[in-house]
Amino acid sequence: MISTIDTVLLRIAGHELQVLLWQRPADSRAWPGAWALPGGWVSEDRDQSLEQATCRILEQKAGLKPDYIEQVATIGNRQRDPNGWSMTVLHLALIRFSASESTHQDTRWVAVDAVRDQSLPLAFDHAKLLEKALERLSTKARYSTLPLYLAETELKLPELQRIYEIVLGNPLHKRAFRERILSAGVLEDTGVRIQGRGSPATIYRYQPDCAVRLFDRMMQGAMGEAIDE
Amino acid sequence: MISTIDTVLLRIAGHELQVLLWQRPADSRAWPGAWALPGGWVSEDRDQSLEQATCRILEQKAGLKPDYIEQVATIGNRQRDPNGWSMTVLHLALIRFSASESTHQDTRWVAVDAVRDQSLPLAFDHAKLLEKALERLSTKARYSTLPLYLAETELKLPELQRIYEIVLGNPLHKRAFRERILSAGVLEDTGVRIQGRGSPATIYRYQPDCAVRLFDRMMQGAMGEAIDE
DNA sequence: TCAATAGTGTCTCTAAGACACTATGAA
DNA sequence: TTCATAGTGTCTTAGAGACACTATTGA
Repeated sequence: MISTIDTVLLRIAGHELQVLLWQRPADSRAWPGAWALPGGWVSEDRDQSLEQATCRILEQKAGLKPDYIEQVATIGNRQRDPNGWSMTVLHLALIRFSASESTHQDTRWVAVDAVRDQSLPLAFDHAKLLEKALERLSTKARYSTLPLYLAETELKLPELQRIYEIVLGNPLHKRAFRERILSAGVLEDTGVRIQGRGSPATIYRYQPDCAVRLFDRMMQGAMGEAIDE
Repeated sequence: MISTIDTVLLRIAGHELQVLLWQRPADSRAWPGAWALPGGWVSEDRDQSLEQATCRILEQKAGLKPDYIEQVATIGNRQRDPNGWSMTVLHLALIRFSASESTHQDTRWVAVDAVRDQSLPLAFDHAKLLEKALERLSTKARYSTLPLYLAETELKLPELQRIYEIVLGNPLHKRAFRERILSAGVLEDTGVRIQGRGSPATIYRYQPDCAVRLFDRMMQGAMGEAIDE
């Protein structure tokens, strides 16, 4: 059976988490004209590996190179595609706003909430796939520096905290947040201070190719909850 | 391209973590007679979903029904199979010793260490796949009740602690371990006390279909380490 | 008798959570 | 002047780690 790759590519725009969608051609057999996650088939000729295929497809569909890509799950069953058995390897990808403009006419950044409240229906089971990827992101945000890839490479700590809060969906304690992030050792003080309303804000920098760092405790939210997975 | 499913099925026997292996037929084109992870092709006719296919293949290859199954990753590239591009959905499965006897002649339980020190080479990239699944297990053992599925449904706490220690590869503090596990609320006191050498041991029970419970802190080991994933 | 065993008491340490506080400059 | 902002001080609390201790019984 033929396998595809689908990617949930996310960015932060303003105070909103957005997902990159791709519009299916008007003459598609299934879901013509519908919005969908950018995806495609693995090519035995052109692709060396799944990882490389994921990058190729994103480059092709949207002309974008994410700052972070991770496999979420592989979903395969008889129901998800009207044409019968189909299988897709789902990925979560993150990109910072300043690198996220796509020149492709058939792509669009859409607020994640617009898909969640079903004001924008997606093709196939892509709404479910989006949900899975978002759950992965918010789970990891509770114990890692993963959301850092949504931030610009030079940033103020309160900015990063806002990104975490958008991803987690709840406010965080400033004191604990600062402590955590700084102790992770991924942020370097640039020495620059910016005067806004309050005390001068410290500008930090991270390396775009830095590894995700894990904490030994979860942040906030309900703990010890039962999960299915 | 055709996709397969491979499963790392684990059990605890004595003080050893063991993996179920399956011997490839002597007339296979690739790796004849070699030991491999139990796996097989997804069947568009017989299978409804990947999950169901995973169970079918395990049932067929070994006649076993694991107490727990989880997807680990999907690996696909040009190198892993001498016949060219191939892709496999890797699973981690756990089974308690008392339910782990396989009647199939071409399967064998093998100490994980025997594969790790390369005294038993595996077919294809299966040694790497095993490593990936083991890493998932030991990571989750640090913050969840996952290893419980390796224990009998009625158990003493020191027994469970030994299982955790085998999985993690290092000793744990008795006090902290008891506190953690009991506070998770998955173990029910049967009321039975067994007299051994020391004080009477409390026998606890868990429901084999219970959900994995997560803790809000990691147990032991190096924290805040960089990871690639 | 002695060593292995199951279990408890209790102290320390770390990091999260909570809240108050200062300093600053834009509206 | 007022208020939004960046940042610090410090107290409390929960749970992990460390260690000592009891009680019991098989070898």
